[in-house]
Amino acid sequence: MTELSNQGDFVGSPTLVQKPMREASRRRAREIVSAAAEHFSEVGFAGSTREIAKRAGVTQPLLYRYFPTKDDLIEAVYRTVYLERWNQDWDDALKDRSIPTRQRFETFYREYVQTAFTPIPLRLSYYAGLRDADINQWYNQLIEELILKQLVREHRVELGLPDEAYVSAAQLEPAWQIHGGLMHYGWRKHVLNLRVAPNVEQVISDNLDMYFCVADRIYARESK
Amino acid sequence: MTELSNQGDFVGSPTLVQKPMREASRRRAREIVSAAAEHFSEVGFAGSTREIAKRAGVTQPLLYRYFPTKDDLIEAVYRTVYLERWNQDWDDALKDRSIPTRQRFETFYREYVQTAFTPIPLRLSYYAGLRDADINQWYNQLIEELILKQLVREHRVELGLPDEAYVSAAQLEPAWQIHGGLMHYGWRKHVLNLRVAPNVEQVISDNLDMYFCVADRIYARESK
DNA sequence: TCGAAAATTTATCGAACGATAATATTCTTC
DNA sequence: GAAGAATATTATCGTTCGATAAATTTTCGA
Repeated sequence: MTELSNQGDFVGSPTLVQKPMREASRRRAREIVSAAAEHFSEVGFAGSTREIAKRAGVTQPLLYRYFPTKDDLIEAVYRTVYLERWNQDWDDALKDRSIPTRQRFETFYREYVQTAFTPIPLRLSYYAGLRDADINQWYNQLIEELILKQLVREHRVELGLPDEAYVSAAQLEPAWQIHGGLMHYGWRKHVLNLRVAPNVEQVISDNLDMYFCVADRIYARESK
Repeated sequence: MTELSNQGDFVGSPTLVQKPMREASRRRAREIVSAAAEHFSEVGFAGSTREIAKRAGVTQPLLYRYFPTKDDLIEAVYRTVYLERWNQDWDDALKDRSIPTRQRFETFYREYVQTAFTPIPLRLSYYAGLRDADINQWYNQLIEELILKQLVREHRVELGLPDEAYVSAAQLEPAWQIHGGLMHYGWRKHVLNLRVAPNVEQVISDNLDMYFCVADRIYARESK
């Protein structure tokens, strides 16, 4: 019997654990996911389970005790890379109206680019988007809700405009341009290895300058 | 004898053709490259030669008569997708000082996004960047030279600043933000299938607004 | 400390892949 | 219209891949 298919689950969120799994196992599972993330980030999700096992210092069939299929391993990589990178403190920080919107988002992005726009998560994001639009669609909707719509809403309030939750796709676009521009900065720096402007913080600052320069005109475009 | 390895070359730029190749062969070669581009754009360059042959309506071993190895086929895809997409007219149009810089680049980008930021070339660009940084590095340096540095130089002249060829990485960054933001718009629209602002031309216009809003301050930063 | 359970390894299977050789078909030219 | 070159197909090889079964080693509670 090889009915161990539920054991892959303990890597992610705390689902029900049938047998009291050993601590060493949890550690090994994390090592495998880490090795997989590293390898997948280099060659894509077509990367071989043998290479992952080699990097994790185990044999290839052992992977299948922790993850029933390769897709399950990929899903575990998704989880660790996507979910665990979001700092819960950011939620509150972006809502703290004692600090000007501009400064709030500048501080946020300085931390965010150092977390999400580093080589491994960045390359994985692009590979994931190309491979499976669904998961990335879900993730980007999260970015929209947590960061970009927040930026629009907070800035509108600061300008004395009515405080409403709805943000249209057109109104959101300039914020996406800022975010997309920064992501593309990471793309050029960490994926293409191009020479980029050396000072990331300056780039963030200039990007936000660009945004706040045209934002009010965008808000006025649709009164809804 | 299977020493036909030089025959793959006739697909690309006009290298010396040893035997007077038949027209039907050229057409078939293009069909294969087209099928390859389509398939690679969907699943990446790990896509199988058998699927490509199927799409081109030929048998798989025939591909190896036209392209000695799979890498040669990939290279042919690179060439058709990257090189053939640049419209020579754009070179002149971007230098035409009888038209304001702003309008010049707005017109250009309206055409450019319809050519380069469509699903197949866009997805291939991302796959190519992830797979082989070198070719993409070369291509992006072309974009820098032909579009972005041109934008900076022309705008500087229009502002009455000295007409010099050199543009530092830091001075180029805002232009990259515009370009990267638009590319990310295509990424969200054509790869992730996200709901984006419906009016591309409005996005282009807003992006250029953002650029021209902060550009002069960037130019003043380094007098060189 | 002993024995069962858990963890890990060795060996291997079938499928898919890039590539090659041998054979068959089509086209061109005299 | 026949000969030869060019084009295309059938059959197949060796490798790599995800996955499974069986045997072995390690771990830990009674």
